[in-house]
Amino acid sequence: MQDSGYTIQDMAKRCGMTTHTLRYYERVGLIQPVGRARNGHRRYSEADAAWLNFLHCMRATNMPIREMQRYAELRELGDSTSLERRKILEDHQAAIAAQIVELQKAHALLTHKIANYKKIEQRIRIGGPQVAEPEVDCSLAPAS
Amino acid sequence: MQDSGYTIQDMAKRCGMTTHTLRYYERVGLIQPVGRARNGHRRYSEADAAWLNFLHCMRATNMPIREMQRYAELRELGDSTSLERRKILEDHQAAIAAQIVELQKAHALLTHKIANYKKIEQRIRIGGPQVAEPEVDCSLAPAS
DNA sequence: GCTTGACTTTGAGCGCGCTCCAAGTTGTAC
DNA sequence: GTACAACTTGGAGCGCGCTCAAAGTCAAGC
Repeated sequence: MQDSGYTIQDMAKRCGMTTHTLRYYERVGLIQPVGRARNGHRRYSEADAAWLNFLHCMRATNMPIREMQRYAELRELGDSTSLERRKILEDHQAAIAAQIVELQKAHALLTHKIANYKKIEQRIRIGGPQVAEPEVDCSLAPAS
Repeated sequence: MQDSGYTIQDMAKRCGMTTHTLRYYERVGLIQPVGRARNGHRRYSEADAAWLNFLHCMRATNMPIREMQRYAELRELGDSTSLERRKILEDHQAAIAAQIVELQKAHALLTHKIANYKKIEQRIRIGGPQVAEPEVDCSLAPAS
């Protein structure tokens, strides 16, 4: 038996998910029913691989499953849904941009705090005066 | 009655959390028992505000509650835990850097896909040939 | 024939981080 | 006095996104 295509294991490895997740995605309609070998086992195509990679990329950047479902649904409906699909992607891109900004703020804050810890450790080492530094104020925009 | 300090509502607004979350954080030891007014209501200090802002900043960048608990615990133990606390922050900073990389990759991918949608829409508008573009491969590093 | 292993299905379970509910207390305004 | 609003508590509930368990099928190797 070969019935060309990737096995579920292959696919899991190839797009960084578990087999559980692959079946789950199929169950909830994120991917159309996958082709089967004669023994009933799933066989993923290259097109499946590309789509799953895309899904993985969206999930990894915190797109909710619901939104991915909506996108997948529109995709099934063909080109006429282009505008709406584009809007979803544009919104998500904006969300990503906002996340990047927050992460960068936190990154900068941590650089500051880590430097402060180094100072404290230095003072301990030379037995100098130990003055606690107050928590740095870190106001971020409302979380996404 | 005044019993100086921020009320739980004030504090919630000030650091972008709900009152539920503030009580929850206290319950799980992320913040030491907060001072009380004579009627038993919480009154938050400036120091509480700074610490809560820091916690919010860490949560907003996906630090797990468990790790925040560990950090809070060490903080209670004083300067001798400086090294370990610094390690936590450094690790989290690295995690943030990794997240930024993933987000940037996804952002770039979306720019590409959005441009492609615009092309499709153009073709539809002029009634030209409609050729579906395959899903772009988007291999990201293993998710954080 | 029997074992092994990779798959199949349905449906339940779980960890996280809140979020909410019910019942009670306190202080202020009318 | 009585309504109202803002708080208190303990504990239950929930949405998300998986994750796993149980029981079964199928093909290959010994």
